[in-house]
Amino acid sequence: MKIGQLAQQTGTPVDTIRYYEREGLLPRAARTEGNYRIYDAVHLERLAFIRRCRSLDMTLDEIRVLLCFRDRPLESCEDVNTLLDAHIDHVADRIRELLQLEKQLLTLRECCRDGRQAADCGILNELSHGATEVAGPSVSESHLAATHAGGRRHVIQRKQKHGED
Amino acid sequence: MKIGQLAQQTGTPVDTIRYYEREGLLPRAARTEGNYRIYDAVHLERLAFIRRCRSLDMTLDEIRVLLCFRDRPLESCEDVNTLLDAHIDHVADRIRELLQLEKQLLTLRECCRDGRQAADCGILNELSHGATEVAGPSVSESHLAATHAGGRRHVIQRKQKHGED
DNA sequence: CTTGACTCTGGAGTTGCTACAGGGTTTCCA
DNA sequence: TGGAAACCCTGTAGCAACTCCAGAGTCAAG
Repeated sequence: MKIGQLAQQTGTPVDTIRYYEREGLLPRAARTEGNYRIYDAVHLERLAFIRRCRSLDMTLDEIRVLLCFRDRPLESCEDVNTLLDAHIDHVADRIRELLQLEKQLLTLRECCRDGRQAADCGILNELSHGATEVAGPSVSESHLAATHAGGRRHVIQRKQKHGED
Repeated sequence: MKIGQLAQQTGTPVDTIRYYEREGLLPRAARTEGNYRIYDAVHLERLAFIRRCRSLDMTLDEIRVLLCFRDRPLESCEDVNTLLDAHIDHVADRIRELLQLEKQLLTLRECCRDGRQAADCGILNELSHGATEVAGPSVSESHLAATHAGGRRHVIQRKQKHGED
């Protein structure tokens, strides 16, 4: 089948499939005379696997590792368990952070119930003189990601680091 | 004061301060003879404000709006409230998603309690033939971001979209 | 006068895509 | 047979919020 069909069958955008190929998650597809990629059931399975992992919010690097195990069925799968445990920890950490964050935001929101002048806005004042810590090793330290992103549908990711010494 | 001191006092990396200037969140700093940036208390306050907002996981665009209100103290702050409410919704949505995700991951983890050969690994098999839906409008739809990111310390963000029709 | 700490600019890299532009191929229908 | 629509190709740039680097200049101390 051609890339469009594969895309449809797995619910993956065409661009994304080509991207996975570039990234080495999918093997280079064979080509027709006219230079179109052609795929078979093996590709389809592999892509479905990848997508299932992505829907569980794994990174491409994590998925690479899992694919590696799939390709070597005789090795122990202990590391699969380890990887998954780590991933679960990340998610749990992030949940904890966000709950914390939600609490802070709700507290902040309480500062200004009714519409006033900005000068008297409890929220702006609070943010200006902050009971909320200014910087600290606050948000993350733990490998996790943020709250919202630009586009419409299906947003999943972003990153930031932060140096200190 | 110079940029290094400002950095230290606010717990912000130097590069980030310069980045905020480029982005227009901080005004262009005055310069010394030797072309070093110099800052005063006003800059410090503004940067602290920005960092407090960032620690609440707001985007730079959201912060831009808040700064705007800070700079026009006579206008109504209603929109501040609205913005914060929207932000709170984003966070709440993301929490819901992650809890859902955590449940799925724990279920998956149950599939393989002990170390076996990868061929018999319940997790790999489950991911291969998935009770977890393959694609679907699963993860987000709602403006939010993901679970973990590459670097060491202080990770905050990432993004992804997903086209369908 | 040298060393080292600090600063400058500009550009590339991060993640996982998405969205073109500018072209070629296939297929269908009149 | 011919022409348009629908599909495919490559390559490049963009997103968010930084981070990191190279190559250079500045400044204070010894």
